[in-house]
Amino acid sequence: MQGTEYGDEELKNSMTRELRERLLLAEKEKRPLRIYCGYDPTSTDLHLGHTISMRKLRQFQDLGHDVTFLIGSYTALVGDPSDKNKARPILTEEKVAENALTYAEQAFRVLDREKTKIRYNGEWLSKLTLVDLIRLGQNFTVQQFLARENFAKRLEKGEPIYLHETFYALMQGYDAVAMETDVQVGGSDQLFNIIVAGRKLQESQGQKPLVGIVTGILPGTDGVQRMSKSIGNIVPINTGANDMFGKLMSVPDFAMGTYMRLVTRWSPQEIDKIEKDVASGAFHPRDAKMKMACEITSIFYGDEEAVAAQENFVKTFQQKEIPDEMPEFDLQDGQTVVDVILAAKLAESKSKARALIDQKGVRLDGEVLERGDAIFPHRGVLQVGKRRFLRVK
RNA sequence: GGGCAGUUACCCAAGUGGCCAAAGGGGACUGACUGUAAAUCAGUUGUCAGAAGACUUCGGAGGUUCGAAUCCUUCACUGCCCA
Repeated sequence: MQGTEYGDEELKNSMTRELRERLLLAEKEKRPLRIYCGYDPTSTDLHLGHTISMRKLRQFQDLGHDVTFLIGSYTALVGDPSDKNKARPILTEEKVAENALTYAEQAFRVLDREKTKIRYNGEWLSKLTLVDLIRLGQNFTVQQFLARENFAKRLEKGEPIYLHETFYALMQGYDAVAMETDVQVGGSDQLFNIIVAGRKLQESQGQKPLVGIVTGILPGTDGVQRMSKSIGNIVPINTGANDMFGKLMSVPDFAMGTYMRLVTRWSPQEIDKIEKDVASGAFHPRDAKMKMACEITSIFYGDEEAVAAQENFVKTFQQKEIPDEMPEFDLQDGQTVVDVILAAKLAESKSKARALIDQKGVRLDGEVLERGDAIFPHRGVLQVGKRRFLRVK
């Protein structure tokens, strides 16, 4: 139950109790618990936020339970309205299938490849008939949906709430039924889908209602809003150790506690100690954040790469040296500074590239370049802004 | 199905015939400061052009006008009220 976030003590207590009972029951029946968490393939990148529930799954897995990584191939067609003030754009089936492929592969950075079942909820959702859907719908009232904060807000603001969005909870609930789930893991934004929809539908089908493990929500690199691709504040898993380390360092100090609790392997005691030392001034917050960034990076890339990433970071940003690794670019004859910036995708238009130059944001081997229309002076390391480097050859 | 209101740049939002590439806020980006940050301060934020300037943009299409984000017609979408 560590790192969970029910927002309600009673719910947490009852879930803790039910989990205990369920474990005993499984032991008596000599079977592992069936655990799952669903992930909608809405983009190609899994990010740190996804890994919280994945690591919970991993814990169960290591204890010998039966873990399913469920890819929401069908639910993604609807789009989860949870914690959204707008309806999601509907993805095409092709796009969903494409994203689903990359998901599974990335998931194994956390999950045990040998012990994980990968399933797609299209497997059963595609077979439901209209009558089936009607029967599922009979378990819920419109009021239950309207009571949800995100729908209530939209209603109040006069924004559309589409009927199909209400299907999402039914579909996810039916996943639990189809897999005869014992335990479902998900973020606290999934509370309704898990605790209300899943349990209720299971009961209506004569199954024992699942135990929900509800985890906290990780804020993105801005430290405030939930990590989400559409907000653009994600730390992707498949990003490389250096980039992951750098992105983690850009997380504001006030979010460190949440990050440490949700994504490091540290115990609550260790985390408390770090926080106490930082508060008392014994531990520099920058160094605490580096330690955190190193820890998280090593979860995905191993200690060696994480340490290298840290060294690289210190060199680049603390000592303002040039990083060892950077993209390369072959200089063509006659290219101007603006041409190079544009061709290397360091700016999206010539106007933007010029603005960067005007703002003294472009350097070549440490020298500020003043003229964007001039022929690129010579080979060297081009720096755009603080973070972006390009080796021009 | 009927009535009313609305659709403006990444988002929110002002603008209701020329002074509009379009106020303000948020976000993003750059610089200074720093701990890499955050906060703060300054700047940039349609495209092209060195610049003067030119071009494209205000849901879509068409029209009126010397001139339209602004007026008219029509289509699409959204909300509210009524059925």
